[in-house]
Amino acid sequence: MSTTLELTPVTTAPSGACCAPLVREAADAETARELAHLFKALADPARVQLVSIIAAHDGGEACVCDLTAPIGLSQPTVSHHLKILVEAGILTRTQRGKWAYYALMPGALTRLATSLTDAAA
Amino acid sequence: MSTTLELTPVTTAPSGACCAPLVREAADAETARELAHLFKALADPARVQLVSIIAAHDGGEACVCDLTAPIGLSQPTVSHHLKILVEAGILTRTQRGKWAYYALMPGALTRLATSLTDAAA
DNA sequence: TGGCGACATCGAAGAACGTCGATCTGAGGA
DNA sequence: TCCTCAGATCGACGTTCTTCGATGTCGCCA
Repeated sequence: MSTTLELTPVTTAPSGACCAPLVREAADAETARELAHLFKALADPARVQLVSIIAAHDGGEACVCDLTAPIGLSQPTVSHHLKILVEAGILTRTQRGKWAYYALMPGALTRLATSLTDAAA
Repeated sequence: MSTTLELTPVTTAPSGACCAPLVREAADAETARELAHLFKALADPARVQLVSIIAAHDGGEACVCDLTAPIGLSQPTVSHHLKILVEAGILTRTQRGKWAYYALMPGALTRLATSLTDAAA
């Protein structure tokens, strides 16, 4: 996924009389959609906690049984949140025997952070 | 707002028989709530585009009349999204004469990016 | 092979969100 | 003073999200 905020100049010149005549559209609609999808995956306290706990966990991975108790939600709900994070490319899922281990997708959060600092620059 | 992912060790030791006995809770519930609130502010394509356009605009600020056209949404909807971004501390609003100018809150996105890289470390 | 334990999936209920048209407010100009 | 224009607020509607209990699936162990 190449979701960096590239500055693509667009010549959208509406008949605006107030401010600047030209609008440089920083992120096109498709890029914005992808970025928003990533942010939406982190837009829930439970999912932020999940990511944090997994990141701080020994070996950088954790199984669901480690996650339900500190979050304080039911097992189906935690599974649901984990699925969202995996589908967003933030976590990875590995089945080992009876248990499913979740870990951070390497570079995913860093890449998202880069998008933010690019926009702020 | 001090929403950095500090690693606060918590002795939540459930009777887990599968993996690690102790869970280091990285982000406590309150920090997770604050971070999720920030991410939720960016969890919509329209708001990501608004931030991008404002950041790329001349002078780093733009009035609403510059924003409705490229976003393709009605003026009340754009106002609504801008309000969410201001309340999240991502944008600032300045009334100058007849027009309202929106700009990036300095350091807001950078601080959010730091939270992400902290979690990934 | 039968049972158990870990986890995913399903379906439903309630809350939250995004969007719009209509309307209100407040500043500038004639 | 009255009109116009930029923008905010209001009320409503449809969609999406969060959460749960119930149930399904799959691997392990006796």
